[in-house]
Order: sequence, then C-alpha cells, then structure tokens
Amino acid sequence: MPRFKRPTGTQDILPQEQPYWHHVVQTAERLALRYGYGRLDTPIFEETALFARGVGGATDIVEKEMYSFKDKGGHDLTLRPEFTAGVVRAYIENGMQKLPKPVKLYSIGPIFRYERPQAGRFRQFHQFNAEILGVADPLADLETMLLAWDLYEHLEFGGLSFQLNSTGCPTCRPGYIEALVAHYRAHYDQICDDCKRRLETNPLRVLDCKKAQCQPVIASAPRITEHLCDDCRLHFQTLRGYLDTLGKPYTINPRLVRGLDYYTKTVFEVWAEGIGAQAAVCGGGRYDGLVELLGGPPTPAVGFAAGIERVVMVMKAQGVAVPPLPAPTFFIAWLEKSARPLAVRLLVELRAADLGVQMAMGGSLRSQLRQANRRGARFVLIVGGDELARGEVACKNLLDGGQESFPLENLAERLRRLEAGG
RNA sequence: GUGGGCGUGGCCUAAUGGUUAAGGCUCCUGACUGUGGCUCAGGCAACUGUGGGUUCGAGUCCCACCGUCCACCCCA
Repeated sequence: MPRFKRPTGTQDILPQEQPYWHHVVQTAERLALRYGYGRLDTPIFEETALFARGVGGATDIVEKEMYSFKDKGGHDLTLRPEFTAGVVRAYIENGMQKLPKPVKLYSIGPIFRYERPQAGRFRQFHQFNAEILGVADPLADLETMLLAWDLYEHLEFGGLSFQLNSTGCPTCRPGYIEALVAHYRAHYDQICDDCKRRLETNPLRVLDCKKAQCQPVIASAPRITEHLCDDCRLHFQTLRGYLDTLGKPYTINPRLVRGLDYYTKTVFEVWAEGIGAQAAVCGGGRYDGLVELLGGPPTPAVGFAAGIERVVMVMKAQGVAVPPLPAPTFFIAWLEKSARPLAVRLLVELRAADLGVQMAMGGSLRSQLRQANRRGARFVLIVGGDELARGEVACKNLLDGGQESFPLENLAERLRRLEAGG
C-alpha cells in the first residue's frame, strides 16, 4: 500500500507550529475587534462566476490559478482564491448596505491558488482579511492601513517597509496606460520579451519587471501619480497628509501595481526582508467599483489581506518570541491496579475544578514519571497503596525534586495554589 | 507553464561500483521489583522516492516519471 502524501503546496501545521499561529491570529483578531470590525465567515467555496466577475477575467488568478469543480448537482464552484469577492457577495446578499456606515468586516481562513510552490507560496494558505465598506473618504484608507501597521507593531516586527501608490480610477487610469504604452512603444527594442507580452495583456505590470535591461525604460516611464485626475490626486494627497501627521513611515512606490482589476486609487503593500522572493506580507487597497460590479449599490470600499504563513516566516526569521500554549501542569501516576479507580476519579475531579491534568495510561512508576517529565508536567500526583491507606496522595515537584503528601480533602484548592506558584 | 538544486528509518547524516545499508537524535524497555532528568545496556524502525537501463554486481552511473526546495510568471 503506497503511503498517502499531502497534496503539493499544502502543509500540516503541527503542534509545535501552533504557538506562532495562535499568536498571530489572536493578535489580529484582538486588534480588529478593538478597531470596531465584526467577524465575517464566508464559505470556502463560492460560485465560480463570482470570482470570474469579481477578481477579473484577465487576471492570472482567474485564468490559471483557481481550484474549480462541478459538484454532484452540476453547480460550478471554486475554492476561494481571495476573500474580497466573497465578502462583498455576503455584504450584498445579507443587506449590509442597510447597516450604519462604515461597515467593517474581518475574516480569517484558508485561501486556495493553483501555483507552483516556493518560499512563502503555497496552494492552500491562510489570510487575515479586513474590509471597510461604504466610506469614500481617505480616512477609511487610513483606518485600514493603521490596522496593518498596528498588527505588525504588536507582533514586534522590525525592518518592514510600507509601500504606497495610487492606481487611479476609471477616469484617469486609461489615459495613464495610454501614455505608458506610448512610452514603451518608443523604446520597444530595449525591453524584454515578457514586457512586450505584458504590454498587450496587462500594461501596468511592466512597471514591476525585474530584468536589468528594462530598468532604464521603467525609470524614464511616466508616473501614474502625475496622471491622476483631480479626485484621485486629492484623495492621495489627503491620505499622505494623514500618514505624515501621524509620523508613519512609508515609501511612495510608483511601480506598485495590482493584478486584480477591481482596485482603484490607493494600493499598498508591506514588505519584509529575509523570507525569500515573496516578500509581501500584506497587500491591499481601495476597490470603489466592486460592490456595484457584483450587483450591489454603488459602494466605495477599501481593505487588505495579510498572509499568515509569511507572517509566521517573518517571526521565525526575526526570532520573535511567542507565548507557549497552555499545557497541563499536573500528571497523575498510579501504582497497584487497586489505585486506578482513585486515580481516575482524581483525574475527573481535578479537571472539573479547572486544573490541567493528564494521567498515565500504563507503564511502571519509573516509566510514568518519565512520561510526566517528557510531557512537561510540573507536578506528579502519585496514587499508591500507602497513600490510599492514609487517604492522601504524594505530590512530587519535577522542577526541584521535592515531594510531600496532601490529604484528599481540598486537594484541588491546594493544587491551584501550588500551580500559581504559592 | 518555464528553469535550476536535491531525494538513504519519524528527523539529521555516513557508506573508493563489491558481504547482511552504518551512526546520531527521537521513541520504547531495563539497570533502579514505589520515583523523572544524567549515565550505561538493549530494543522498535529503511524493499536507499518510483519504474526502466548499463554491469558479474547499483544507495552510488544513465534515462524517464514523481516528490521537494529555490527562482521566473504572479501574488499573501
């Protein structure tokens, strides 16, 4: 029988990894709630058409990265390749436009994209996602960015760089793309083959080409920030004004663009060093046209997603300490078979008193103590014939080796004090 | 989809083309029949990723496939 293996690009998140995950998720969730976001859980799969429409048919995600399938009822479904489309669908379907604005929603869960795995890239990965719907003012952009900032500050990250740009809107972006394409046509013999292709499919993408030969052409290319319409320019200036007032460091990156069609105005990413080529730990921006595109009322919106795997990679690369998960302090060892009923009763009673207790499932006393030690218990309660006769249990402290006897009366109370360090 | 590196017990590593694939870690047991950690002894555990080929003989050389890692593409 061949052994089963996990599918390419998926991971088992083992117990020793969980402290990192728990810390990230708990920190993100605590901050989101403090900021006034409500948690929204949407299905892991949606109608394929939702993503095709919402993410954009010309994007790589829709063209080649979706996990799509037909269920037994013949419905075309897709494992979500991002959160936003599903969140917007839920917003419309549940009538959230009737809620007081802004509507602030966060989500946490798995995301699926069929890609070749590499450092920091997986086929199933996890995102923390936050969206603000119903507010056009740059204050919403700011609020979104502040949450991202706060998250990384609470995780005690250093060396992050916040990249900011405006990608314009349907009013000004076509004009900019025209100017960009014209510039590239004028230097057509100097650019790489990939960029020649991008020029046809997704012209904005030429801006983040990494080939050396393209760098001079990029450097001399027109900048979108100089082609913004009045509305977009004012929006961008206002947002920058807020950030400057708060003293938040950021880098204006005219080459920062998005592969998803629905972005307008603000785009931002957070980059980390030391985790490989996939440095973006967080990406987001404004998408004022999406709600309407998906059949809802015209609704401005802004949001971001952070990749939890990449955040965990940064924590490890930077040696960030994470609190350990709670583990049982007490371990019950027993001797004669006659002591087992008492041991089992103790186990249940102490747990009912909210203490963390495990019990040996077998083995000699030596073996049981070894088990206790390996499992990280601090105290071992030894239940044997001698103790039984006296109505006591022995309690051995594994840290200093000391041992004393406790009567069964008020045992839970006594152990609680012991655990607290008394 | 494209390119490159790498595949030996659960993990790490060894084995000039030549017996029965070796060691360390982990795990289990015992020395210590009612006391963990340290030490010592022993034990469990691998058809060397899969399938072909070369050879008297392949973990080792060749080919293909698969997996994995890294990079491109693109993104979290």
